[in-house]
Amino acid sequence: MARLSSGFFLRDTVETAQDLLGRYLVRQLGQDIIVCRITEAEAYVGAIDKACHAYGGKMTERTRTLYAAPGTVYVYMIYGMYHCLNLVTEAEGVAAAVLIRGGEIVYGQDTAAMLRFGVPYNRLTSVQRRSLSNGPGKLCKALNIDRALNNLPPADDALYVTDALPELSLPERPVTLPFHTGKRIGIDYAQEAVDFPWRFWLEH
DNA sequence: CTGCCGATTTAC
DNA sequence: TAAATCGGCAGA
Repeated sequence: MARLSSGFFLRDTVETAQDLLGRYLVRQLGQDIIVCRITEAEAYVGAIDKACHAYGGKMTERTRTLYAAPGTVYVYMIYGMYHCLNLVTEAEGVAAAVLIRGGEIVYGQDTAAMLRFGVPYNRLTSVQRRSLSNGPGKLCKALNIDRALNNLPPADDALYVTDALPELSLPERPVTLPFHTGKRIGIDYAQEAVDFPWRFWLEH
């Protein structure tokens, strides 16, 4: 249905992170389409957040994307071998984004399974099926997301978020959807920001 | 140019 | 619990 455009991301980052839960991340790879229902996300806010790459107005080649128009795709490499997907939030010129930390593949399981494990979905063990995209690096692997997508504009055909996909029998997200709140993962260096309750996830 | 480190994942 | 593996970044 309605593809989320720049306006959806033009607001408070924490609120946006919560609101992305349960929505569909759509990845188009030529003929193939993968749809991932977002189940986990974190907020990063440059102005006050030592865990944010652009904390304190830091401007480098990499962080430039965080200041881009709301809805812009921010992808960076981590630990030399994984990628993390973010969606930029707040007004252009304000550094903030939502990290997509996990989701469940609800369409295109074979394509995702091939990308992640090199075999079709029906060859996966139950453990592999459950771990297809339940982490930021795994999600990017399963959706073929890497730095080539960095700076992709909002709501691009190649990657976008949407409310519902009726043609695929994927219903609209309920207006209210209960979620968990907690501290963010893997930012032990971020001093007081380690305690910010900016991680949100849906019940399994 | 050098050296350190990471918004992770996986194997041991 | 520790290795894998390399781009980004600060400092020299």
